[in-house]
Amino acid sequence: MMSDKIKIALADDEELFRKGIYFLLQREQNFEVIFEAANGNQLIDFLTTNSNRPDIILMDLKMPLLNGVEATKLITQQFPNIKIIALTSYNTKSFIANMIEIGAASFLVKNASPKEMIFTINEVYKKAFYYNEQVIKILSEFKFPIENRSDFFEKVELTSREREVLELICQQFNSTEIAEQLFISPRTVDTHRNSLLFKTNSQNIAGLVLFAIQNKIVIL
Amino acid sequence: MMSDKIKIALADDEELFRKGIYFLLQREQNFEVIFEAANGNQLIDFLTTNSNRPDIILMDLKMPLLNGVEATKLITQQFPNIKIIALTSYNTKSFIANMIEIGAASFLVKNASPKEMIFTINEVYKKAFYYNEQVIKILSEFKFPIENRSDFFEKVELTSREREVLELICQQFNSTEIAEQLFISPRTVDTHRNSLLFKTNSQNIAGLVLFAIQNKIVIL
DNA sequence: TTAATCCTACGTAAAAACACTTATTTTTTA
DNA sequence: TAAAAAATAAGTGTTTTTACGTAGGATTAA
Repeated sequence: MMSDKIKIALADDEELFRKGIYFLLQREQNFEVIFEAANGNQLIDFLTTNSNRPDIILMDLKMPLLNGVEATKLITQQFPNIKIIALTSYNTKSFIANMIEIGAASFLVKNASPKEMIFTINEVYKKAFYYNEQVIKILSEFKFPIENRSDFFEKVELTSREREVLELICQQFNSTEIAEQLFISPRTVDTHRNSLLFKTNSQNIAGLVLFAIQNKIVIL
Repeated sequence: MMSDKIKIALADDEELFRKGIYFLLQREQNFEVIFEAANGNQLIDFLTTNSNRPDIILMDLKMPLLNGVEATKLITQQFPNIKIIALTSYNTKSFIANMIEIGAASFLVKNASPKEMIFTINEVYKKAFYYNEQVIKILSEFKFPIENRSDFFEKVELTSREREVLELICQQFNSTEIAEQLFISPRTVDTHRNSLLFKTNSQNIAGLVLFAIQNKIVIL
């Protein structure tokens, strides 16, 4: 006879965090942690080579080699029965949009309480998914709940003009100054900036600068 | 008769992480966790109002309100007997230089093993400090261990409030959102942002983001 | 040729950023 | 302990950004 415990896998690159969660989960009678992974690759390897599969995966989004977003995409496709709860430090709109799109069953910020984590796991096991109030609130703020996301991690293709404008934005020029340098109208610069905001899923120029640095469009 | 256990305080804003560490430490016979703080202020409050003081503090560097660096500065001045072990996600040179300069007794990356954590705590309790091989290796790479930091960037002293605002700006929050999180008026947030612009010699928030990244106030 | 993409540009309105000033509280220091 | 300095907080006014829509011309590919 098989165990009727909820089988859980953990994926997080921080061993201290992982072990900590492990002991928190271990205290619950109906939970059984069957695997720990330090990155997405380890997790995928386990799932493909092992017949004892988890019901639920607690997945950190930031991991080396294969991050949580990519791993979630793969797993939801190949193992649709496994439910994934995403773990992040920050509850940003773009993250949430992303994770829901690629099929995460729920969402936990790392400063959630252990009680909340355990509740979420039980809810996700019982139902198809569980979103807490905070997430629902953020979701309700979307104008276009599904369409309005472009992946934070996914490659974003910029046109050459957009790239030029982005570089100048990172040099702290405003629209008028950029327009002078590129010999175009400030309105056109605005248009390009707006495209950049949309494409990179940024809220403002702070987001554009971060994107530019992360994508090595500007080098520090 | 007093306990001869090692008294430990935890400071980390992520409750899940904190609780996890708590259970890891609790399994050790000679450890006793006497306090948990979600930010530096809570920790300082505890130390100043309570006579039962920890021997060792496990301190996350990234915390809201009062971060680990600032808290460490205060505590090493006011309570020189308390030894601080800094926790970070990344082992960068400037962090290590910083933490040693302000008096951290040791250093743990969050993907250390529980075994390593426990070993470090015991070492720090027995001796004045403990630096693992990784940290020593990084230290040995300094040409001028103390002086060689931040020669390129002029030293800009930010207040803790300014630092908080800057961190939130880098997370793409606007003044209203930042105000809500810090429980102050949006106008006050504007004031802090203006101080930041002046102090960092920036033209706009693009410049602030660049400054924050270059000075490791935010980490990519 | 039609479709698609890109660059260009404008209008309106709202939101946010930014500049400047003032006031209160806290900390330093003389 | 009083004065000075620094930090924090907040109001007023101007400029810039941002949202959203529209649209013509150039280039390229199906």
